[in-house]
Formats: sequence, C-alpha cells, structure tokens
Amino acid sequence: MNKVKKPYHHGDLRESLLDAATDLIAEGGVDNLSIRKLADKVGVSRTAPYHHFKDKNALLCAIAEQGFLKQDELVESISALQSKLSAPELFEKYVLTYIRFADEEKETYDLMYGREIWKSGEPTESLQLISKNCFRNWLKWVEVLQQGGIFDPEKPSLRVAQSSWAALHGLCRLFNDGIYIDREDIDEIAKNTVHMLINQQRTD
Amino acid sequence: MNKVKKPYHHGDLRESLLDAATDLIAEGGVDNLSIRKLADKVGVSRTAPYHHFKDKNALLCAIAEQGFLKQDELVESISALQSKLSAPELFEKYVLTYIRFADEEKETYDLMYGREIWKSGEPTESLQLISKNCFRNWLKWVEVLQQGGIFDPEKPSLRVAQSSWAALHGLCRLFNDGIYIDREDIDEIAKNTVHMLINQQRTD
DNA sequence: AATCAATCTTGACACTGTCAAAATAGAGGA
DNA sequence: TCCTCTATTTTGACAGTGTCAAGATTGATT
Repeated sequence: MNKVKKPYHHGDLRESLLDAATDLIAEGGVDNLSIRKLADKVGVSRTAPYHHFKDKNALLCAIAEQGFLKQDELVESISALQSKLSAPELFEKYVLTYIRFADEEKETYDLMYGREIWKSGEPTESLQLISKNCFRNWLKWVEVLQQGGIFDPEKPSLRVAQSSWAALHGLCRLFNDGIYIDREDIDEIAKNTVHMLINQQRTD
Repeated sequence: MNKVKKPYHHGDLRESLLDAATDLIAEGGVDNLSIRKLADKVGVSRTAPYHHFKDKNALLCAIAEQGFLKQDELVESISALQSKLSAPELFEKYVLTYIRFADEEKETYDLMYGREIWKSGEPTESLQLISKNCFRNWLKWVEVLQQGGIFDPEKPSLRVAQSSWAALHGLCRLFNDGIYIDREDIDEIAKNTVHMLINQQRTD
C-alpha cells in the first residue's frame, strides 16, 4: 500500500519541493514563491505539487512547521545554559536569540507568525499542534522566570507570557517588516525592552 | 492649467477610488482589493486608476495615509484629557485606544504598519513624512510620561519609545493576524503590558 | 502478466497588475 | 465660433498567478 513512501518518478518530490520552496522564499520573500516557479525549479509540471500538498497554503504551513522545529532547537540550546547563567542573563540571552532567529530566517518567521497562514489561510492541524506546543514551552519558561524574580510572581503566568511574547514579537515585526531598519539598533532596543519588562520592585 | 482639480468625465475619480478601495479592504482584507474589481465598482475601465495612482502600491500608500490621519485624531482626543487623568490612567487609556483603532480598522492598520508597503513595496514620500511625524508625536508623549514617572527618566527616550511601541504593536499584530483571537483577552493582556512597562522602582 | 492506485502531465479557466496605443472630451486661445 | 492641446479614459495585449478535470505514465501487488 503506502508503507514505503518513496515516490515513483521523482526521487522524493515532497522533500525537494520543501527545500526549493524554502530557497525561493529566502531569496525573495513569500511573494517570490509561486507553485509554477517552484515546479519548474524542481523539474516537474505545474500541477505535480498538488499531489503532495493540498494547497499552496498547505505548502506554506509545512515550511512554517520546519521553522518551529528549528526555533525549538535554538531555545533548547539556551535551556542548556540554565545552570551557568543568572536569571536575568538567561532571559536576555533568550530574547537576543529569538531576535536573531527572526532576523536570519525572516521569511520563515513571517510565515510562522504572520497573517498569511493564520488569518488569510487555514492553518494545518499539525501546524496548530506544533505552534501551541511552542507557546507552552514559553509559558513554562515564564513560570521559571517568575520564580527567579524576573517577572512578577503575583501575576498570572499566562498573561505575563502573552504580554512579554507580544513585546518581543512586535520588535521582530517592526524590524522584519522594514519599519525599524537598523540591525544595530535592534539589539539595543531589545536590551531596553528586557529591562523594562523585568520586575523592578525590589531593586532598591 | 491645473488650478481646478475636478476631473473631466467622472465626478472625482481619485476620491471615489480611495473610498471604494477602503470599502473593499474593509470587507475582505487587502487580498480583496484588485485594481480591476475596484475599477468595476467605481464604474470605469481597468486602467483608469493608473492616471490617479502610479501603482497599486501608491493606492495602498494613500489609504495608509488616511489611516494615519484618523489615528492622529484619536490620539489628539486623548491628549485633551491630559489635565483630568493621572499619568498612569492616561497611559492606559492611550494603549487601549490604540488597540481599539487597530481592531476597528484592522486592514488599514495592517497597511500602515505592515510589510506590504514598507518592505515589499516602496512607501510614498508623503507617507514616509506623515508616519515619521506620527512617531515623533509618540516620542514627545513618551518624554512626558518619563517626566511623570511612568517610564524611567534615566533611559534615552528614543529607546523607551521604540520598546514600548514595539510591545504595543506586537500585541495588535498577534490579534490582527489571528494568533490571539479572543478580543476579551486583548484588553486584559494590554493592561498587563501596561503594568509591566511602567517603571516600578519607587512603588515601595 | 494483469490490475490498480499513486503519481505526474496536459489543457483549460478565471483571475491578477500594468504597459502601449488609440479614443474622448474639456479648457484655453484665435 | 472653432481649433488645438492636454488631461483623462478605454481597448487590446502580455505575462503572470492558483487550481480543477481529465488523461497518461509507472511502480507495486495480485
């Protein structure tokens, strides 16, 4: 039946399509990705991709999924430093890493958290799962940071997580969308944001 | 020559186009606006709009400009309350009003601060001017809030303005892009954000 | 070797933005 | 009044787009 997933004519079309598509959007943004151009690049006909992705939307969702996985890895690698750094240092490092990811994978980031999928399109079920899991991880971390005194432990962690993520996301967007344009500034603004968000009730 | 601006065949095509275009994007988002559909709606041929707007991009910029003007009015109306409210109340009111605008004029907001214009397209010179002026107003207000103790007066006001605006913008985006979906929550998150941003060094 | 379903291609349709050239109609001057 | 000039609008065309329906191919299974 369908135990072995290897396609028939092409080596592994689904994978190739994903790779080529990622290349295309990395080159010139989501606008640079058309099914036809993609099919051309891979060497199949215009409608071949439709046997591996229901939609263009489904293709974009698959790319976004890959992005979440990649981002998860990055976050994991910071968690590993948990014992070596102080809570504020850890938080700042997280923020800067998050921003670096958004910068280096601009277009993927846009797909992951942009309206293209979440509003205009219909997010795939698996994408919804993976993204929810991602937020849950952030929530856990926020709880740790609350215990570490970084955030107010009195406040509901859900709200704190939402607020702080929104602040971070907003910065990334302003940069990624071309409103803030100086990359040098971004890290400065980020550090400032960190200081503003950190609970300062007991600093004196 | 061109002292009287009244067009020849149509009543005032430029204005009509802007109105109809705003309607179209309010109905179904930016994706719902095509030059051809727009021309149809107004009752002219497909290419007529090109004599009033160089590009589709130019048309979008014009809509965004209107958005900035409308937003400015709202902000003005809050400035008027400056004497009646305390600084924290004023700040919170500003934030909630900003969010309400982003909510009620979702698509316009997207145009004003989205990549469609600022990254993918080329922002019109007049749009650049009007938006810079808008940020400058925010900057002034931040300085007032710094003097009022809402924000840390030690920090450079530019950075504070950038950080706080990013936080606000991020929240609007997450909501407008369909990631946060519960409008009830939004105001809650906003208030939480306000509390987190407010300088708390002297609360005890 | 025959069958069958997964995979891929060809053709078609209704859209899109925008350019070039032709048509129109109003304003200003004779 | 008529004529000309220029701003405005239209028609035709081109190269794109996503995706559906129907046919062709091909590898695996019986």
